Amino acid sequence: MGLCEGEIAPSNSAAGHDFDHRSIIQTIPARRTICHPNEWSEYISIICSGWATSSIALPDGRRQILSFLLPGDIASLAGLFEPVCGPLIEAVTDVSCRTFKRGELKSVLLSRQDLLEKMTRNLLEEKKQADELAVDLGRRTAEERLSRLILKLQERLAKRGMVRNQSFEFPLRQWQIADATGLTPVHVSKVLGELQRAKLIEIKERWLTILDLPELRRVADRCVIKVHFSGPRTG
Amino acid sequence: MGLCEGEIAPSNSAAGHDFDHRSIIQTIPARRTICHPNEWSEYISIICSGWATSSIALPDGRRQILSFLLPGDIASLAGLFEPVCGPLIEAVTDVSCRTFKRGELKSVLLSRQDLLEKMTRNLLEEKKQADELAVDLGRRTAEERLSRLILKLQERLAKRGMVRNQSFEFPLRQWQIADATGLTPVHVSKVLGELQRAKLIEIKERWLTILDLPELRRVADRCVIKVHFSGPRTG
DNA sequence: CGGATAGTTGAGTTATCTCAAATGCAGTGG
DNA sequence: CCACTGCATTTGAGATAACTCAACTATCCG
Repeated sequence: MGLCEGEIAPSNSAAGHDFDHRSIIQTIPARRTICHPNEWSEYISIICSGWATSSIALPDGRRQILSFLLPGDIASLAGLFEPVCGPLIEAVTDVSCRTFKRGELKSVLLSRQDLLEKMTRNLLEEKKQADELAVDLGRRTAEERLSRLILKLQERLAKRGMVRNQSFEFPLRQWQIADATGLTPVHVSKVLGELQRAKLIEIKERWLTILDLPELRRVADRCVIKVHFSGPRTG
Repeated sequence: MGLCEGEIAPSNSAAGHDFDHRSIIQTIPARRTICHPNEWSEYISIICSGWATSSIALPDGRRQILSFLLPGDIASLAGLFEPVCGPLIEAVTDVSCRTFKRGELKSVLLSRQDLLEKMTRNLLEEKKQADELAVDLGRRTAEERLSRLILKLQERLAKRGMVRNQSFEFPLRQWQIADATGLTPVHVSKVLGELQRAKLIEIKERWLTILDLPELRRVADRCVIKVHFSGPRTG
């Protein structure tokens, strides 16, 4: 069983080997809530197909999307130890997911060192992503945030074999992009428009194509002192 | 051994029971780097006294502080499985910390189910904090961010018995506060000034006092409307 | 004393937001 | 099949939170 992003084939037989029989496949229509925050739940889900969001909503309507969940991703590892999952999980598209009983999943994990280590690495990776998000939101411009979002999605989808010719399905609404980048839908529209007019990307019929990868990367890292180097470097 | 924030007494004998003898106490002067990002290191440290920061720096000088490390905190759990710790760890004040060999710490952890679970919970808590930071940076105003930073520090210090009468030592420079809140030092100065003129807090001689906790909470959660006060105006 | 580091304050700038109107598009029901 | 309603998106104009720059003061420390 792979708990690391991209390791799990997004098919139905994906998530578990030794305890598939203890899981249920569920289907959730687009825009529906998958998991309420601070609500008691016995279950933990892994996305098998479709996109979902994990977000935190403030009482006055503001909200921040913490991550987009793609096939193979676990909806809230946080739910493993606590009966409440913390963030709000919602389906972007129609989503199918495999659902496990919390207690069972936990005991299987705790009994197998290798799985446990995988889960820990997974959690560490999530933490790293969260840290990067904080940098994006705290210190990067709208252009950078949007370019980076696109590039990251592209990478993650590529790992799953869901990108062809720099094109991939892109079901996000602009208000969702806004909530993910800490911007306003209006501003997202403007900046996305600029990126398209500059021929860096194209968005059409819910598909996104990266037209100029190197340039998009430059915009995404407006800081990079263009080092073109000839070998692997680390510092 | 307590891996959860606040569980560890901030004394020297704090961090380990069964393997204290395998650790070294280190002292780092203020402003010095404790752990370089992306640099190979055999060691993992737990803060025993003093404050430190965990941050990510962009090549062009922008930086985002991800968290302040207080006595009892682990400097980068991420370092447990990877030889590089990711963020940059720096001492704010003089810091003393207990340092373990990565491999040894890891093997002890993996061999004891209870410790492992504690560590996992700890990691989940860190993730939760990171998520909240993202909400702050993405969706909250400067006033909110600063009030919340102060309140969170107060809570964490209180758990450690380091708060008396709503007062605690506050060694942070305004540029550090700026890097933690995604703001500019100049703007931090202005907003902090307002909070003080409004008698919500007082900062003097590296000590911070919360003068009006309920009101500060309200500002931190902007659920509430502007309160009129008759003191000096702020513009 | 002189030089570095911090903090404050004011003036002007800018990135991003708010509001609003216009367009498109997709699904519904008559 | 069409009118209708509800979402999404685009675009413009004006407002504002936060930024930059710069000058001034205070503090620390050798």
